[in-house]
Amino acid sequence: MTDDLWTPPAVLLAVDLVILTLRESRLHILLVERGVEPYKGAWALPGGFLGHAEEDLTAAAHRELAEEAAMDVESLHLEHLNVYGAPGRDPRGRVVSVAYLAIAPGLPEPTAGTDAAGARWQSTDQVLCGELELAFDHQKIAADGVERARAKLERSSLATAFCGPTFTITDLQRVYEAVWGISLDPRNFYRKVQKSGGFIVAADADRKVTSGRPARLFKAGPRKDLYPAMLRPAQPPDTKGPER
Amino acid sequence: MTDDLWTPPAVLLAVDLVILTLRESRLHILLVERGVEPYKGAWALPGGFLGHAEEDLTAAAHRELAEEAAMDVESLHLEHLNVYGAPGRDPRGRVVSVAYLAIAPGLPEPTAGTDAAGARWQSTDQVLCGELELAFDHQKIAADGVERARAKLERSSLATAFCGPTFTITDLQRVYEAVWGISLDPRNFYRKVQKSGGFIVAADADRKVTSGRPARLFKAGPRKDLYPAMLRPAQPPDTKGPER
DNA sequence: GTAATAGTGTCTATGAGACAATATCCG
DNA sequence: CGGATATTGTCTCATAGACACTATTAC
Repeated sequence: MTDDLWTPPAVLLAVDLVILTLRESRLHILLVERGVEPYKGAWALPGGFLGHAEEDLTAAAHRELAEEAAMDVESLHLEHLNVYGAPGRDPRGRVVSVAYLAIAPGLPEPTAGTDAAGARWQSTDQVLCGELELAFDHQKIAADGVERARAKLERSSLATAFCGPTFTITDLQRVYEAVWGISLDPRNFYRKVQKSGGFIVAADADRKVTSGRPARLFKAGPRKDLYPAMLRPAQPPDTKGPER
Repeated sequence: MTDDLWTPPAVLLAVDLVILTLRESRLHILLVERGVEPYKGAWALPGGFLGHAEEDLTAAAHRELAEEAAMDVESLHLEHLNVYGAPGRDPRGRVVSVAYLAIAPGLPEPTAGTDAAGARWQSTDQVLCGELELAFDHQKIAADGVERARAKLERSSLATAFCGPTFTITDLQRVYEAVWGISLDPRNFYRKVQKSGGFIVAADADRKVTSGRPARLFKAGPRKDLYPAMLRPAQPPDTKGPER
């Protein structure tokens, strides 16, 4: 620890945001186009430095979201994702960045704010496969955020938040398929969802009109932590071979 | 983001360490007795401020470990745990702390170093139940670390690291029981461990002498990520009731 | 009727856990 | 031999997934 005379060095602290939403049945991430150096013109996660020394980290995150993407979502729940502090990750000097994750449905179209040349929703596929390169180490941060989101669908009722107030079981299945990037058997999904106690409960609304048999409507149930969990199909690692 | 004229505020960055080991079949955590204010005389996690602005976070963690507990374990693998940055968590001002977790067997007895009045291994039970109070928000950090360790045993081969170069299946079972704080059926554990491909492999050493039938010896296998996983017995949440 | 989607039933394979039974050491 | 621990076997139950089948709408 430090003694009373020596003064510890201060460090530049930044926040970076992985904001995920569902658009047209595909998972999208919020990106901003950098308006200043370094990486001017490149796409990056929204984020920036702490505004003042006493600012709460999540407050800074909300402020940056409003400033850079004109997205003033007071209620957005931010979850700590990780810390990225390797020396050299930012050409301006030592910057330690705390990354936050938010996942929400129906987020508005972003517009470029101060210091940002642009802002848009981008399909996560293009980011994860490296087709679109991001500034700094933001690709790694984005990948960590998507993996966290996928894991959250397994054990929390988060998926219902992506549907309207009432939804069919097929609607819910589309959410899982979009985030996990796989397709699921509708019949098994149907029973699995219903067996997870308190996940969804019947709604008394009218049935949904479609081109086939109208589906029952449900709404989110009281339980936030799913039991049993909705586990992704296990993918056995390469047959028997050693790993690392 | 910031423009070129404005200078972002700097923040005091600290690291805190949750160091876990197994002693006498019980999980223990490394604590130091604070030698300076605030919380002088109280027990706390080892940790402290960054030494200089370019110091790597894990380097700072290792340095604090050496300084405060005279524990110079070069090879100790530190894993990021979480960030604790609430304003007011430290009476000296705004301090953002990055917590790291290390889990290792056979760590040496600590001795008090600079700035620490004492250092010792403490059973995690007394810390988790609040019997021993820690400085700052360190109880919360410690609890997060223990839970992370428990989860790691499920999907990684970490447990073998707590045994010697060769070990019996019962030895391995003791590790799981100590960290999880429960007891397991030896016969089911036996088969489960062997079915997780690459987890353990037979060693050709002599059998262990005990008061009963000598046990076969094994050594750690090549696989680091277990498949299938060694899941803890699921504890169904309170029967059917809503949650939160 | 057909097309399309919703919902149910059933079969099988697998894994977890309870626990009986056997094996192999010590004395 | 008896006591102790290791190792194997067997049974039962729960769950996941494949997939046949029925139900209900629009046209």
